Amino acid sequence: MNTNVYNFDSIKLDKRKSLLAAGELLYPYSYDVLYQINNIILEVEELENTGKPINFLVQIAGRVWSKRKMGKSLFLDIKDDTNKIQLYANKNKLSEQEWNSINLLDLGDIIGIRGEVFRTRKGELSIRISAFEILSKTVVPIPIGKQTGEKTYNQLSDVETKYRERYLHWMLNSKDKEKISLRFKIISEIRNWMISNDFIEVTTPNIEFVYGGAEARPFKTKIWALNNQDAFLRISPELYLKRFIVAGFPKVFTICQNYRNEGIDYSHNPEFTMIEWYEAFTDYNFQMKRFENLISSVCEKVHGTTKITYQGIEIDFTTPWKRLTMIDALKLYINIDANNSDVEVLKLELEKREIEFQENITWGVAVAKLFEETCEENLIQPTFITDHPVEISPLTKIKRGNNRLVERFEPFVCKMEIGNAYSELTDPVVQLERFMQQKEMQAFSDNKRKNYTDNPIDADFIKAIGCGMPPTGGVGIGIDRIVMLLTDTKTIRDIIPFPMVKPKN
RNA sequence: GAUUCAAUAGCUCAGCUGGUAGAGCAUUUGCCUUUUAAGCAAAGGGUCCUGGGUUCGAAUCCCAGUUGAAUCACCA
Repeated sequence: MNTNVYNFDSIKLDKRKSLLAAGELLYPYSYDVLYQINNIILEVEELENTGKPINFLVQIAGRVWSKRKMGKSLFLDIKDDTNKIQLYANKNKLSEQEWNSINLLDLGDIIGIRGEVFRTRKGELSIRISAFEILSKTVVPIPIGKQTGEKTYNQLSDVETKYRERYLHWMLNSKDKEKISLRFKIISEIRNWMISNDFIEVTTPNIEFVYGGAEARPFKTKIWALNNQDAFLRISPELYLKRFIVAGFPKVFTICQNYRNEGIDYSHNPEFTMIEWYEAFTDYNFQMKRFENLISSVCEKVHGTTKITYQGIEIDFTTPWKRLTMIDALKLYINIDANNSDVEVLKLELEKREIEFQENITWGVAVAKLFEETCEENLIQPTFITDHPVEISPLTKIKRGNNRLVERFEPFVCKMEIGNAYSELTDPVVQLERFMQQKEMQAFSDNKRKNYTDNPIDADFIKAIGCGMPPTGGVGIGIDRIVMLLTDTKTIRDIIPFPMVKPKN
């Protein structure tokens, strides 16, 4: 057996063999864990505070974190998911087999032990082993660091391992392990909040024949059972969630992966997590309140306060958040009155700032470009940017009183766009027109985008809203970015459990 | 996709203008008499990322590739 690719270590394999030969199970079926290390520490504290003896019996399990042999004594540190504690083994107190086995332990091995709590002469809280069992023998070397005073040796710090071998990284780096737990806690809190507000959780297909609801390059696949018909991974759940609304589910949400075949960087991963919800009979003004309430309440649940620090900047999620129309943002940050400027004036402003654009650019696209390039960087505290140009928002109702704009908002925090929401377009005839315009624009768009698959209009979706869709407010949130903010994390890869890495070889 | 930087022992790293491949930790063996000492001694361990080139001689210089990181581009 060539075990090179698996990193099996021949010495450890030999140890495994001798332990099995000695009758150790090495990979048993279960173990009764009666204490967590933290509980032992708490109990000792309590007993010592009341002046009582601390010699109680415990049974715990964990990984060997350090091993120090001294003649007929052996000291081990083991670590469970709560803490670390020292174990003391003495040759005379154990059977020969137990003593031999314990000497064959490697750092990283998982053991279960029974014994009495005591303090050594130096005062270190320890457990005197009276029985032990190997629960898993490692055959791969675990790079557990060693500390001598200030110095730490041997600590795994290779970034590649960090992302490729997450099990090792989390095992050895409790801060990042904590971060990932927090991610899932945040998602649970979001889900709880939705459910407590009477939304029902639904799912939409991961594999679709027509993709839509966003503009992005999709992942393509083929369906074997249907004559290898082309299919795509979902880029957005929007068009399916709206079918629920049409059908008479007034409050629906989904927490799902979206897949976009685009660049990978500190804030983008090809698959990412979103929550998207739709609520019948509401508009975007109502949804702004939902949004800020959700985020500030989740923040309070996980941090106990609505104020956080992100990369050294204090962020205040306390409601209500600032609201600023895109037009007002341009006025505020670069003093341009876009409302009273025609596209030629805006082109000059773009040129002045060396922002590239296409000759046939429209007023709305110019407004959006100017905003992106000049205003986003100013949006540090939670701010709703509202009322986008209609050209860039094909699924949104026209702004009441201004038919160049739509009723849409994007919340920004720390220059990051963390969501997107609309008064959803519910007129099927207008929706069809917008889709057609969108297709035309795509045909014109730059060749960088050329390799987008030519995607047909989702006719069934048009039919669905043709069957009558109530006025609806809809919101999408990039959960990964929320998690980045709430865990003070700079790159998305740190808070995605298994971020995309190029395969080896 | 572009640019810059990086890859050396299981892990973390050093290795100068090209001249026998190094350290600490981990590992193995020995020592260690019994609530510590995160000890002590010795040993084993290398395709210096891969492939070419220059050279008497390459971990080191050059070219190409692989993988990673940062920045940028793309991601309405």
